[in-house]
Amino acid sequence: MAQRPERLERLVAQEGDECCEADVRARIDALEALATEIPPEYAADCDALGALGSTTRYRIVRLLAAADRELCVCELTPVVNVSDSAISHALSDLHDAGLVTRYKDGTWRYYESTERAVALLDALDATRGGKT
Amino acid sequence: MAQRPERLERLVAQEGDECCEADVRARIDALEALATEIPPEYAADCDALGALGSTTRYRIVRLLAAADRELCVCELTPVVNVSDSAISHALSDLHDAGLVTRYKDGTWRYYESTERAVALLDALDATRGGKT
DNA sequence: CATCTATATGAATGGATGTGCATCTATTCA
DNA sequence: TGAATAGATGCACATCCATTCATATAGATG
Repeated sequence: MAQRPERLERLVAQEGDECCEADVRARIDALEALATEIPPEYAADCDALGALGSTTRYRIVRLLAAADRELCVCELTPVVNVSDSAISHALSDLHDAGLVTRYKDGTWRYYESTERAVALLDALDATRGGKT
Repeated sequence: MAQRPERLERLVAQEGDECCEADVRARIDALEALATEIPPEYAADCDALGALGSTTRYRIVRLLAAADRELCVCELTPVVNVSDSAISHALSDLHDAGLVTRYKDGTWRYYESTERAVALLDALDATRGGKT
């Protein structure tokens, strides 16, 4: 699987005073073991991160999380300054990414932020301005 | 600031049996108050989320976080299957987004995941498969 | 100084993404 | 049933993004 270990060979050789083929092999194995820790649902993770990483969608989720209750689309429209269509698209994307839930009440449609969305926002809030 | 409150007016009117101008006004004020809770560093937040939301960068950060130590670029190259240049660009983006730190040792360059990066990954891990 | 090597950087390109417009669906109400 | 309304959806367009290739920089080594 490992593709271009030449540089890594030199690094390993440089680290330990002694070095042999086995050391390089062991290092590569260790790195590949790390790769197996990447969760299989990584695509869903990236979708969630990417969805929240756009200003409009971030703003919407912030509002929903701050409200701590479901909000109607018509409550978001006056505060988020893009077209109704853009908001609808954004909400649809957020729903697909698992960051909001929705339900219908007559012609009104209500949205609420999910635990996952709140957890991500909390992580950001908790690490603001940190350097490490 | 609120832009098209017509729909919201009707919603408020429909909710309470009685409704007056003041009710609508109060509702809009409450929504705008929510908007003020959006942190001023929201652009940095979106940068971090967007940076982590791409497969290549997500994989790199996962590896760094799982390693729980600094990794040399030449240790990432064999496991992440894109060109050296792409990895370098990715690491640069991650650094700009505050998700990795780096330092130089001779010609080798080492990267490590930041608390912010780990916090985001933890948030994802903690909420996997959740519906709300 | 010349050369080699690890990584960074700039330019180019194909593909994804966000938005608005127009249109469509579903629901209410008369 | 017909009109009105909340919201969703397809399309078009402009912009952004991820990757690669070619080249540059910086440190090591002779």
